[in-house]
Amino acid sequence: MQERIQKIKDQLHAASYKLTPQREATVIVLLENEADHLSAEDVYLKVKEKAPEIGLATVYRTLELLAELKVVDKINFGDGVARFDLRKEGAEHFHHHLVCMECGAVDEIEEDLLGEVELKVERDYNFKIMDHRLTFHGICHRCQR
Amino acid sequence: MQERIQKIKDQLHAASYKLTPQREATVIVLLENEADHLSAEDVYLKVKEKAPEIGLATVYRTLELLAELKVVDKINFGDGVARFDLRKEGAEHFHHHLVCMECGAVDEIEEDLLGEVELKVERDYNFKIMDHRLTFHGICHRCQR
DNA sequence: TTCGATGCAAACCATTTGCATTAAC
DNA sequence: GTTAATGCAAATGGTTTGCATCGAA
Repeated sequence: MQERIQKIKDQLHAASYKLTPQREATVIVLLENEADHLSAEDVYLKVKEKAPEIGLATVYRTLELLAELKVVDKINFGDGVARFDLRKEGAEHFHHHLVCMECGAVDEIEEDLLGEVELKVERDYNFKIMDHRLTFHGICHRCQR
Repeated sequence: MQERIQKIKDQLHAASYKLTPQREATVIVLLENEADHLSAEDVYLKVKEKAPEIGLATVYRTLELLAELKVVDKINFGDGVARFDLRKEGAEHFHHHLVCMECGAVDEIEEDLLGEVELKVERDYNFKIMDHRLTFHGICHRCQR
């Protein structure tokens, strides 16, 4: 974990930002909840447990900053709240999501399933793809009975 | 156009809702702007041209109703506003979008590119897919110089 | 007449912003 | 010491809701 924090610190410095205690606390919460898709409010509450003096605005600003640096991805599953997802080590593509319509769980697909599809889109539509968002809505394996 | 309105009217009746003048005006605006991805506010302004007495809340309620009946799809490109997209005649899948990061244009991909990908996801992740959302972010053919 | 639908205004709630204070190099 | 970062509270803006009124079967 230390080296991931160090790496993020380097990224911040490279863009001439500092890793303040508040930012570090936010990053730690994200690392500790890597499997989840926390909203800004969720992050705020968890950060507050360790650093009670932090303000909600700071969390918003930090998350926006991290999104700008591509440390996290900001996603929106249509429920009116933005969620933040730590980008995996070295992953340059956005991962896909499986949203369960029954229990609300959000699982991730790590592998990139869109390689061929993207080639086709770039060719057929003359569109230069920089990023993608793919979400499946359905019933997760746990809810299938 | 008449028969599309009639069809929507039938869908409403089947769910025991009425096609009121306000709802009809809203549907007409959607049909007339099928290529666009209007926000609720956009729809409201256009409906107001023909039916100036309509209220914004009614437009919101109508759009929500149409989304519930799967006449329109509610989409979110991450800019804090929901957009509404008429579902094509008989299309049971959600179509894909190309969002240009330069000019903001949103183009559509009618064909379903995810057939094989979905088979793989259902098999490998044991997830029953009901719907999907796929958006590519990049540079559209018009902005490529 | 009855119940859903409408319009208006107020309420909501996630997110952003202004500003005075604080802290890092 | 200078400049960025923070915390608080107020502002913003899209969306929802309460409620009295209206309208169609």
